[in-house]
Amino acid sequence: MMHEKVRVKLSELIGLAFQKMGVTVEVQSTYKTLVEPPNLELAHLAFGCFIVSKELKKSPALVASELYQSITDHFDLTEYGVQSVVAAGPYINFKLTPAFLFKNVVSDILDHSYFQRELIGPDLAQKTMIEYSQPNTHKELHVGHMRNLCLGDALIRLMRRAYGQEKIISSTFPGDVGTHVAKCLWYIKNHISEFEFQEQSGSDERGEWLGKMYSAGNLKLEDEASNPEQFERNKKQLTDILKQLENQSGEFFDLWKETRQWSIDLMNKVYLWADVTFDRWYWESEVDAASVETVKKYYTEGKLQKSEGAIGLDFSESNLGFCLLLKSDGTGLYATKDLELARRKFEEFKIQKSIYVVDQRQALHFKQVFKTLEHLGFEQAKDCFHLQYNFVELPDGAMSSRKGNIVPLMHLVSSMEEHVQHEYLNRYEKEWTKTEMEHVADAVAKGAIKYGMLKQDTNKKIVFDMNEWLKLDGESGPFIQYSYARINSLIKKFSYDHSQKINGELLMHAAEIQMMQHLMNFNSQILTSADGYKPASMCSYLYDTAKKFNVFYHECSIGHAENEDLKKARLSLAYATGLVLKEGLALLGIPVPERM
RNA sequence: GGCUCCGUAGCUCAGCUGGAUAGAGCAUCGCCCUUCUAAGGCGAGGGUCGUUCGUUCGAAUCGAACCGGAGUCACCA
Repeated sequence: MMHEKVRVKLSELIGLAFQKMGVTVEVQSTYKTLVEPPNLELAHLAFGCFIVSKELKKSPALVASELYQSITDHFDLTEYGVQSVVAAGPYINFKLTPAFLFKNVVSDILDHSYFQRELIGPDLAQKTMIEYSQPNTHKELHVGHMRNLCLGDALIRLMRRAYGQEKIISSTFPGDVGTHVAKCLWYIKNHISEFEFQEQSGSDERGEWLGKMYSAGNLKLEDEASNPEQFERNKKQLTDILKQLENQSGEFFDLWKETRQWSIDLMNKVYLWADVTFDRWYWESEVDAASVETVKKYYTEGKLQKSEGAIGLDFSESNLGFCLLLKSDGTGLYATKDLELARRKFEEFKIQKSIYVVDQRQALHFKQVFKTLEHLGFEQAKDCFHLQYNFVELPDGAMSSRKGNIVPLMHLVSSMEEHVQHEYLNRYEKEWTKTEMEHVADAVAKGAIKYGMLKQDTNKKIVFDMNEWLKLDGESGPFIQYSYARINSLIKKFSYDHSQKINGELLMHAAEIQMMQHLMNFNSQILTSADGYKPASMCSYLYDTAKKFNVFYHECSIGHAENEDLKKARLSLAYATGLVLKEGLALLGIPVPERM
């Protein structure tokens, strides 16, 4: 959809100019072909004549020069906001008047109408569910989980803005059953005293403690596995625990209920911190039993195959191997649950599209599940998409219980906040209240973590190096937040007046033009990021915005502007930039501090 | 071996629905705080875009093959 006024106006001009030449060109294709030149000395927007040249069977440069003639012969350029037009090889280079840019970009940002423009027609937007954050209860919650959380949340926000609030549904699928739970409970029962357990149950760190118990259990079981006698005994105990959980009775079921809640409390703490909410929580325990029944039903209907005593589907012809849905002992697997879950999502929410934000190791799993859905006749299968991302590693390699290098997430957050307070905010110690210090430290830590998790493309590894991330310079969330805070203090210092009339044509400095031209692209950027599932590209855009603002800030003094009108105009441009930064960061789930 | 992802500056990465001289950050070196917050700005050095072939008027971008790295390949999640 064509939402950018400047491009629409130029597209009209080009379309009419072609018409004078006896050539019909769709406005939409012109709109899409209007590109930004390598530098603003050349043009503000350029039209490349490649596509038309193909149709006309003329060289692009010839088409360009003819189009140039048509434009200059027949049209009053000022009516289209064009300051100058030049034919440069295959390109038509347009420079726009500052007044035109100001009116169609900055003014609309200032009155917020820019942020409300419809980007995609509601008829074109599909009802979509995005599932993200699948943490396990009874396990550690660490930085690794942040990548998924930040990615999913940013995607939700971007897509809601792009396609409409009501079209996008968020869901989560925590794993509250399975062997990891059994291992944790096993360890508590065998190696933790009743006294210590009671003590922990009153602690606000009990969620984290549970994670430690899982790790300890895992290590203990690994160690004891070398002894056949112990191995058999442990295996039997674990089976007993799982049986109790399945039958929903017994001491382990009671222990599970109690400790499960501890983990959920921790998840909620993290989600509250991250400002993440889910429309629907799907529990693994909720679909577990039902998924087995569903698969059995499909099997009796003859839709599934039996192989080596197990039930599933053979996709080896499409190089996807065998999708196992029922083990030979009659129990289900991960794919079994995901199949049932997908079915429920389709029915419960009537979604047309289903996105799974899950780590890239599950690529084959999801291909199999989607293929199975297709095989079972679910139309939505073709619009199921696995958004895969690469791991988060630490400088010394992967996170592991054995290495003991797992830092609980909320501990990490606290130490980042502390660092921000002591290293950066200490200069305001006398000026600010304690509450404001904490509030800003909270925002900056969020900016550092979330931006850091999002700025890199999903299929690249992220190395989380605490010391590097704390530097907060260069391309970082805090850099952008800092730019915002400076804008905000300019606004206060020079008492920006919302109702004043601005003379946009005064903004003719290269840095000012560049700023306006860049702000123009914000909405297009939202669409690009949402369509491509790429919060990272929004990150670069905002970083670019902040950098361009810094150039403007250094080159075009507001306080020392030559006259009052110019000062007002510059101030309004700064204000508009601040609004875009704030709005853009919000789409990534990152808050802005009013000062820092 | 099959499949998936990655390979761009010393390091970490943008750019990839083909188009104007390949861009950032970090690191290194040089300038700019009596001037709107130096968490900043300006400048310098640094690249056979893994290799080869192909498609095209035009390839970092598309296709094929190969090389190098990571992940994954039925009773774990």
